[in-house]
Amino acid sequence: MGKNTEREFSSEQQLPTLGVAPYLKLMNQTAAPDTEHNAAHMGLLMLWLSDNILDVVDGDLASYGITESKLDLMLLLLLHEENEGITPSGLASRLGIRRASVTAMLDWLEKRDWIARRQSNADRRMVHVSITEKGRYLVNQVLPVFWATCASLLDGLNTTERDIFKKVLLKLHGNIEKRMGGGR
Amino acid sequence: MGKNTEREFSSEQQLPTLGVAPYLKLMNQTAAPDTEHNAAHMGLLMLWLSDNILDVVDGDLASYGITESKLDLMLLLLLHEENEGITPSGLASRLGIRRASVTAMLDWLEKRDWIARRQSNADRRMVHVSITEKGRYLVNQVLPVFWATCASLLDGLNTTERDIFKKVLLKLHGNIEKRMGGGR
DNA sequence: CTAATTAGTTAGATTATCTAATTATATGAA
DNA sequence: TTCATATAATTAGATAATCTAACTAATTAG
Repeated sequence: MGKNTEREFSSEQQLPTLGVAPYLKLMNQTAAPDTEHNAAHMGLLMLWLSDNILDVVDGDLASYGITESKLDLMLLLLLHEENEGITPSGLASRLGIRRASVTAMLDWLEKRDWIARRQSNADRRMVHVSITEKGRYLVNQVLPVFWATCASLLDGLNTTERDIFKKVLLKLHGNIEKRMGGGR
Repeated sequence: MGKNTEREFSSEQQLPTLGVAPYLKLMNQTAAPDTEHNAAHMGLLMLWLSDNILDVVDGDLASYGITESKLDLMLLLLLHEENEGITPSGLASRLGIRRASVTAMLDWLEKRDWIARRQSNADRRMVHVSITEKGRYLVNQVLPVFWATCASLLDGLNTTERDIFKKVLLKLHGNIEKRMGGGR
């Protein structure tokens, strides 16, 4: 599943760590003339940071045998519980993936008895999906860890930094959701 | 590979967009008492933003038939070119993945004639990996787009916001690299 | 000189995605 | 009313990115 944690290696010929500098040099040689280098530099760091954030979160969830995308789906079920009519189609369009992909995720989650399907009476082509007691139990185990992991991403920032960062973060998040035509 | 772009859907029963509010409510019910809610809120946004950033970047690279991880590997080859001795092991430990996974990536890249392997003379167990002319050409096509995409992640932030964000970003990036025991 | 170690690959698995085809049901138009 | 079309879900089959374990070949160390 996730990336490796252990060291399989020992004495090997490591590639030296270069840091960001050679990437910036390369950028000078290869960026289009109208690309703002400072922004591209920051964007590169954001991309690297994003990779690392997903690794950290998936690493922390791994011990519960669940991934971010599956937890995502379960949270959707939980948060829309009053809404009786959650269907694979609805989940697919919300998660931005195909119905066939949702079928696969639901198979996996159903096998573990974390979600349940039942056929709709109103329209017998449709399936209603819900979280089970066992699924709810799992989510309650996972969430405290999940929130702690989220909070830990900010470790090392002081209060002032957090305050100014929050404004920027809200803006960035809003912008990119607009760009992706999404939103949770 | 990537997520879908197209709409397979039409009239369906959409799940309404709830925004972050119900997640925060859930956090209030499920976070450990020592978890800082403001930090967890920001961390959640960072996680969502990270997902979106990777989607945007992979989307922009997709038209060149390459993914972020493969481009990463090619850039490593390019930046360490003077270093004659780049091996699959070295790449694996640098990329934080297993040697077997690197073998698979190299097979894929070699099939397209973007990288080349040759056996080491000094130690005939070892293989030296290099980028080919064709690979270099591809990278030169891709990079201007890549930098533009990176820069575009900052769209909508004004100069002041960029300046303050840069400080925080450098710190966050440094912290998480320390945490993952990595560094490029 | 043999045993252990190392580098790389192969074989086989899982997860997450996709597209295309299939099945069952529902709807709309002649 | 029936038949063509549309929709929901699943199935079948593919690709990508990862993993572990086993294997082969080469090197090194006791």
